[in-house]
Amino acid sequence: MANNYDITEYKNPLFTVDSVLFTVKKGALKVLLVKRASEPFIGRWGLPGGFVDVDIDDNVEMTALRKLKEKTNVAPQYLEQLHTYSGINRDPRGFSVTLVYFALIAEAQVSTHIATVDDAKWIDVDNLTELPVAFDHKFIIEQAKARLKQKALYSMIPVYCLPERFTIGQFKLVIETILGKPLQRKSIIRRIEAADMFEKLDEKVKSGGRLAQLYKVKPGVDIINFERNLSI
Amino acid sequence: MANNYDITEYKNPLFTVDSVLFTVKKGALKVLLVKRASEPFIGRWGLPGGFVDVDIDDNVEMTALRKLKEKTNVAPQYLEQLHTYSGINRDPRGFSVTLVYFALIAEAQVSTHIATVDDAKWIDVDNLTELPVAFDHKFIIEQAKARLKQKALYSMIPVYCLPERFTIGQFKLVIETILGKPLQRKSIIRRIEAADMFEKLDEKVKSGGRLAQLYKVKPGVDIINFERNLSI
DNA sequence: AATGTTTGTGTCCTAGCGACACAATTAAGT
DNA sequence: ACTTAATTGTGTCGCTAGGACACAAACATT
Repeated sequence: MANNYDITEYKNPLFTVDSVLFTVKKGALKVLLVKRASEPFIGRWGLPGGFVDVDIDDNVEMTALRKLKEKTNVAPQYLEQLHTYSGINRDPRGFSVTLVYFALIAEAQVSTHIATVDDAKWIDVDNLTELPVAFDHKFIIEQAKARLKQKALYSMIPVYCLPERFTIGQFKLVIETILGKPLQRKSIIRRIEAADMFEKLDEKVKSGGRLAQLYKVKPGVDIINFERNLSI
Repeated sequence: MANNYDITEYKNPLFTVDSVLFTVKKGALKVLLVKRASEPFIGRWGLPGGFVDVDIDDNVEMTALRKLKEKTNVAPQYLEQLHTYSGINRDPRGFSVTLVYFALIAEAQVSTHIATVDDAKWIDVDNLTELPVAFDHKFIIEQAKARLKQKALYSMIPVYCLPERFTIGQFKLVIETILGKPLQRKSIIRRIEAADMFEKLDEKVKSGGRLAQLYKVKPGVDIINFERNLSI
């Protein structure tokens, strides 16, 4: 094996790609779980994901997107790597490595599709304790939730839980749901103006009181990070 | 394969673990590179790392630590996951996945060992352009550097580039080197007091002027994150 | 003793978030 | 039509923590 590496020489660990897909639905933070169709943990709920298909996937991000699309029919609006979990004990088949992505989507974009299948559903992240979940996925969801909370303090990514057109009130509610804490409208508005990521549409919508200005994310805009966190 | 999964069914991608180990040496940010002993890119410089040994490593963090220890003889003072890089084109052997860790160490802890071997050396991160580097490791180092800079704005992790006992002046220099920007002593001191992560030792050292107070990191202390960034 | 250098402290300025008051706008009820 | 409730949107004060800078303290060298 001077210059020709033999792949069978090493016991390659089991490598999978999973995703924690969040959304906010009716004032509650939800995570997408799917019913496992194969061993191990067949029949249990777990994170959407699976093995890389080197003939289809250009890279592991495409694996994550492909597996998510199988369940939701669409690509998430936000996707980033969370962490890689590994160990000899987390999978009965042996040493396993799971790269976990962290994703956000608007509930409206997937609601019809999710409703038609019975092997995928939104679970309230605060009602997760009693549900039997495969592998260490419950722990992973907790870590993803912590990351989401942290990011909500200094970035605008919660907007990716909203549909294309949204109001400040909806945006505020999403952030409050993620943080589990009420916020000042003023603080949100200040950040929207400073970030310059959203544009006002020529339309307002009913909201129970004064009509609310509609916004959308400026096309092709970068996610900006603020230099201060919101107070915890 | 009802309940007995067959690992050979999937073409498992090549999975490796690499580390970007930084230190600050004489006012310059350095990264540890090793001369590759095997194909591909034999003889070129690259990041320390390699394959998981499922018989030795409990998890992939141990793989990273084991590979780093082979080169430096010690464990780094700080270690976290950076990112996973993957693709069909980044390794001539085929689809590959590399989990990259991001690590910090005090130069003094490894200087003697590094000096004795000729297949590992500290490279100035700003002199990296001309050196031929294996795979996409140059790009990875840039991303690791960006992460280090970002973290230096809101955390105390630069202290892990320092020996056990250090002065505020040394700490200030490390942060300035990472950020490439001068700082106010006062800002550092304020943060040291607020974080309460360091303790004053009963000793001062010469520094060219007034004796400098020695500090050390409190044992078992958590890394605290500040709610505001230093200005960029 | 004078000078230079680095450490350490005190203080003002400023940016941005929290809190709150209040005006503007709409729907619903009378 | 008027009143009330609800929500959106604006103005402003206070607070916190970093930036800037002055200056005192302590040590070495001359």
